[in-house]
Amino acid sequence: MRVDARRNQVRILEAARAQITQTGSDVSMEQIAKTAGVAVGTLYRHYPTKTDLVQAVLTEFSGALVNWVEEASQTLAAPGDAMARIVTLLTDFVEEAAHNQAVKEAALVFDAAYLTPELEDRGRRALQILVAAARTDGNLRDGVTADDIFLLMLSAPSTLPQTARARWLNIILTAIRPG
Amino acid sequence: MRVDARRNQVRILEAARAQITQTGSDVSMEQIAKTAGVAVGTLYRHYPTKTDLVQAVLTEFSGALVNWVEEASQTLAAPGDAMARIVTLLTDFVEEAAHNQAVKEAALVFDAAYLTPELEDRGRRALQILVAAARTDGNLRDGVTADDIFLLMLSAPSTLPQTARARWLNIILTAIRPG
DNA sequence: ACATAAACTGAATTTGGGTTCACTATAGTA
DNA sequence: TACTATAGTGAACCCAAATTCAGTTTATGT
Repeated sequence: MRVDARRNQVRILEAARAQITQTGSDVSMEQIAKTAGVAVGTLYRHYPTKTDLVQAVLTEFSGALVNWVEEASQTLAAPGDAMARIVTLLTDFVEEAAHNQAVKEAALVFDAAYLTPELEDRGRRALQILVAAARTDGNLRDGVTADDIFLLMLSAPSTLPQTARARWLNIILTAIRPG
Repeated sequence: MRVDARRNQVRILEAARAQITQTGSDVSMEQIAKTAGVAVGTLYRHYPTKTDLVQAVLTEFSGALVNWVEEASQTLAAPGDAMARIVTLLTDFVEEAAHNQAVKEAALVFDAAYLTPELEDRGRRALQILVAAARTDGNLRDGVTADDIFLLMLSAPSTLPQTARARWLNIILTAIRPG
């Protein structure tokens, strides 16, 4: 692949993410092209259809989140750290969901897979490590599973104002901290 | 207003709700008209623009939910009943959110107000009654407010499969039941 | 430097759906 | 029944945005 092609592919993906975040998934291809500094035709060279481009944005986004979780699980240092990481992840995910509400919306509008099966699997595995450690430390309520944490992350509200998001987090934490 | 006009207004609103639920908010006005058994022009007589129609569907929908909450609070009979009602409401709201996921999506796409200020207010008041009663009964965790329950209802996940929804409900209930 | 396959360009085409409006039908009234 | 304001009809209009493609440019191997 020619280097200019690779460069443009990256630029287009970035522009698409930025524009979707800012305007919503109803941005025009023209607008995305303009932001990326290329002509529309170039978008179609890399992504045969708008759906493909949106799908790519979604996968990149959820991929970043999964990486986030994996990093948290792989850099577990001090014992007793695990629960703190889980709390941090949940906190960050709510903010991320709020900041990228348009991206989540895009997943609905294009009914595209927000997570690929592969990403979902990686996310689950990483969380299992964190949850197991937190359980050993005695910092997790009995009966709370990695799947529970996972679905809380997925269902983090994206349309609530800051105050309500903080409140949501508190409720959630009450549910997963030891009784 | 002529009776045929009133009748068609109702038919159109119902058709719009049904079609949005089934196909998403990107249904064409043509399709809604067909379902309602009228011509497109009639849609525009009652709703000057598609946005207005969608807004009407949203308000009708959230209005129904608020009525639901009010009924629960007004028919409180046996003492000790309040917490059971709250649990039922939360259970029903998750299912409702899942069943009407497209309606919630419409609120995003048209960035229309899901709840009017008036409906929000009525919902809050009704919940305050239920929460106060549940607190008196000692069936609610300390610190849990009517606003908490309200935001949980609003942020009930709509895209998760049945199993995950049940799990979500369990987590939430753990958080609001007495410690 | 040259050749050429790979990329890019952007005007033109296509498409789909929101919206209009001149005309027809009908409910309500005298 | 006759009148008329109100309501309904649906083909035609309009426009925005997705997609195409013939012509042009450029990266890269020899």
